Amino acid sequence: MTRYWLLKTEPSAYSFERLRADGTTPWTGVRNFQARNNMMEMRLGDLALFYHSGVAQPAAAGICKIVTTAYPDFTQFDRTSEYFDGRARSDRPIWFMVDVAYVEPFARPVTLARMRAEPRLVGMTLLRRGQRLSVQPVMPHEWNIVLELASETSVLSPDPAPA
DNA sequence: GCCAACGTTGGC
DNA sequence: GCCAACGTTGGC
Repeated sequence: MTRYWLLKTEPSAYSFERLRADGTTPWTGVRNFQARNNMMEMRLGDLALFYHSGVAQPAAAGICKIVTTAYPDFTQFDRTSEYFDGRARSDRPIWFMVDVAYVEPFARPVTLARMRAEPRLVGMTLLRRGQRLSVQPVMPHEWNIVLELASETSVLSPDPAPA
């Protein structure tokens, strides 16, 4: 059974547009145990919301897919990486990652503000006060609601201004 | 094992 | 830039 997730990233570090260009990418750099544990729960074919944080309008930009199960994040062994972790050994890795693949963009990005305004999304992990977790589970009903918001036409979520 | 200090996240 | 939330570190 497909399960659903949310992957948070600052677009300046890695954006959904970049994933569209790359096709797939290893989700490196997760350095939080709860987020890591969530990745270790992922199965092939699970789907995820690709969420942009740290921008003026934080929003889910589209959908990506989990295309590997968890395996050791190579950046923990790379002294030149900002994600290097000297405690890790190759036979005893600490950090894991999955590969994700681009699936499709939302016709209309679903902003954090829009999700907060949706009563049926009360309780969604992303909306819980102070929740910073970068890899989160999404309940199936929450997933369906977000996709519904992504396709709606409404004065509450006008088209983004042209670039 | 406790907990204060500290660093990071991330919305606003 | 501010600051609340919260995870991690390290002294004891």
